[in-house]
Amino acid sequence: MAVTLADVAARAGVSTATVSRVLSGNYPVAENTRARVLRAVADLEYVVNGPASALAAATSDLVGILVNDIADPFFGIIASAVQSEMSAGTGQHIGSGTNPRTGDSGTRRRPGAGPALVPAGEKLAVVCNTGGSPERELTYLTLLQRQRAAAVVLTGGAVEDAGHAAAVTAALRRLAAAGTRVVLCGRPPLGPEADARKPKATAGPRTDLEARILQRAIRKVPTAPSPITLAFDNRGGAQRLTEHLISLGHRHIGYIAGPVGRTTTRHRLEGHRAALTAHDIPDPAHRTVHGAYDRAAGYDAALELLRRDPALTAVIAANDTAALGVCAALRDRGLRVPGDISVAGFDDLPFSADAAPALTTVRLPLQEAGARAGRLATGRETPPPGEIATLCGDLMVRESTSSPYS
Amino acid sequence: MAVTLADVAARAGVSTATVSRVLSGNYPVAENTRARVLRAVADLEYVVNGPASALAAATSDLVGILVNDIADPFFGIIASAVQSEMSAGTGQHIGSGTNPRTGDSGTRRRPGAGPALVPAGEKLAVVCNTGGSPERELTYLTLLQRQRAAAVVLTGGAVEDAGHAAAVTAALRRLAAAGTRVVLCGRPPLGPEADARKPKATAGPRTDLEARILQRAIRKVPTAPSPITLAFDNRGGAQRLTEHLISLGHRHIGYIAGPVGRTTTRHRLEGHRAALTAHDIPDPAHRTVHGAYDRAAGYDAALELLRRDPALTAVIAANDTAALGVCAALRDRGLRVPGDISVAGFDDLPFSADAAPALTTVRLPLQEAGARAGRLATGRETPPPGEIATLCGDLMVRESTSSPYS
DNA sequence: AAACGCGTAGCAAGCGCTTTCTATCGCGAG
DNA sequence: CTCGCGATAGAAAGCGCTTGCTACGCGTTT
Repeated sequence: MAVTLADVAARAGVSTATVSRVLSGNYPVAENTRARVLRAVADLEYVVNGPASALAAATSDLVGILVNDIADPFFGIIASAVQSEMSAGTGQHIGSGTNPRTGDSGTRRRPGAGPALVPAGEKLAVVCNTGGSPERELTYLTLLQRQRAAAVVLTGGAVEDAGHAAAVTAALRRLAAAGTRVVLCGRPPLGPEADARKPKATAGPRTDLEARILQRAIRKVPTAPSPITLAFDNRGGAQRLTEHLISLGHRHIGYIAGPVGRTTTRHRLEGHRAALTAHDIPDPAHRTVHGAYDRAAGYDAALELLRRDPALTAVIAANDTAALGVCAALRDRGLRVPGDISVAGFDDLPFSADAAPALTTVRLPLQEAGARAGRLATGRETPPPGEIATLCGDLMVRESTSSPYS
Repeated sequence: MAVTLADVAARAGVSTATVSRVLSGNYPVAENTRARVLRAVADLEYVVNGPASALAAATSDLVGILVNDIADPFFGIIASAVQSEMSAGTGQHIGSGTNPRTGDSGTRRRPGAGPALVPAGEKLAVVCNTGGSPERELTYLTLLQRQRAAAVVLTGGAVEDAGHAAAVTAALRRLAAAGTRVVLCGRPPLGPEADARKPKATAGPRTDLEARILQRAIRKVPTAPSPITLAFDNRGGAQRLTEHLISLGHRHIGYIAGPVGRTTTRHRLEGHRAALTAHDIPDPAHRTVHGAYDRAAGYDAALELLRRDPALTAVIAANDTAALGVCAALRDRGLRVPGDISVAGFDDLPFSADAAPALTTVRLPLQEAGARAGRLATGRETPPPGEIATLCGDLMVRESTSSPYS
């Protein structure tokens, strides 16, 4: 039914090997042979059979991007940056081959010229939405391994649960062992592998001897490339943000943390507390509330904070979206921002700059991180030393924060 | 290097055929054989080789979802609804088989029990971000065809360009011919295929005879299943929205249309104009401005409209996001909403209900559409009669609109 | 003039799975 | 006691592509 390589070969009067080589462009083919083949391909509207070629070549052009919430621009920006890097390819075109003779770079893509003209080697970058669910995360990881994905990019904070962390680590190790490049983008580095190596291991090693053996075994694995990590400096960003408020004179700062049990939430909270501690400002538990990363959560949390401590002069939200909810809540309460209460967000999503008032926040290099992750995933950029890079956030001071005395 | 079926078979002391059957669960296997196989699978951390199985079975579990803007919640909501329907599967579990004897439905997924426990037949729903670019849309379509995707869901408005429309139609036809289910979700039905059949055809038929022959050829194709379409009634929704404003007494209504050359933009604009015409309200061109679907565009467009016609009493935005930008602009200009000017959006995204003031808008059944598209894509729901269903929007009257006289 | 190298193209052996067809076993029916 | 049938399991033939190796034709080199 479907058109196969053999059909194309027959029509062009060559062998399947030749057609294959024309399409993958990794072997010299005479110019007019190539032309005949390409004509046949176009005439028959031939499209490579991905599974077959993946099987034979033991490679695939699928790249998976896992995100926690597909509707959140935070992930959208990262994902789309990753995707852009995919198509940026190597500038290779069909049939350009390695033929050192013809300076000609082969047939270029003519618009509407047919289906096969997507350059060989073009990656299929796809995003998988875990919705923040650990199970779905694992399911996707397995599904991607099943597809023998070329690379997997995990974005955003991780769930902090020993069992899940171990499962993810194991899944990533398997993926890496299968030759899939793994990149963590905006996600903290994996913990030590330890006993995550064999999910079956009933428990950790019971004796020192066992432990040492295990340790050695781990070290021995030659290609245990710990995934490349591009982490955000959430802790530092939060700390600088809080320090900014402190420097303005705020002492009663409400903090709306993200969902519990996520690394991002913990890190930002730690940074916030570090700043308070450094300035000898007490931080009673009632000034911290947890909530989701959405506007409604910010709205509700702001009301709750106000109820708990009417003396609040500033509120820091888990992210910009929640911060907007906070502003809405305050407005509804008749409070002015920043006149009565200062508000700050995190991430610096596009809308933050042009909200009313423009949000003070911490700008995370989402675009840059995504782009680097994309290049790392395609092997087009060399990994940072130690396989880990930390991207810092910039404090963006805008109109939503001011001195509490004014 | 990688673990193969044969390895598992060897360890379980059975043939590869048996392992395959246990994993796909479509053939009776004795209970203890099955158990042995599953143990071996778990011990070896075996994960099916997707490409190989796709090749052999001539099926794939990849489902592509094309969206125009991954960062826009409009698409996020649809995409995540589609994805949810994928995992909802058939309730089939590994090894449940068709064995009519054991009522037992086989091994269930134990948390952390290993990688292979993703049920066979589970689809890998992935979203592809076209960024609104026609080329990327086509590239993705080809890439998905290459992967022999089980289904493809196209979401959101289409670009209105004859050439591109023809190319997409051709691509979808090829996809359908290859057995991929195609679903249009929130996208208008394809135009007539006409001369899109052969991209190579230099031009349309030049004589009546030719035309008739072509026509017949088209009709003859037996399995030319026009893609299943779930369209939104953008025209009707816009019309009702405008009528709502008219009924409140507005006569000078500014309209911020979406990007030019998109079906969604045109349909909504048509509905708006139909309402005006029906009420004999003139619609000078200067009251319509085009812009992107984002907040900044709404902000700028609002200012532009105000400049062009200070007598405006209401503004309708291309969507809710833009409407928020409009509100911000008006606020910055010192105008109250809806006191001085009414504002309305479109889509009813989650944040709209809790904006300040809550936005009057047209609620599109995004979730429902996505879910249906998902079921349609997996063949779990029977297509609507005529392969087309139109989903209507509900007018949500909230606080951002009021009578201009108040 | 024979040997060699280079540029091309074809042969054919898989890649790891699915599935049809066949073989085997146990057992009640004839 | 033998035949047939239902329930299982295995053998083996592909699925469509990639690629190492071989083959061939020519222009060079010794």
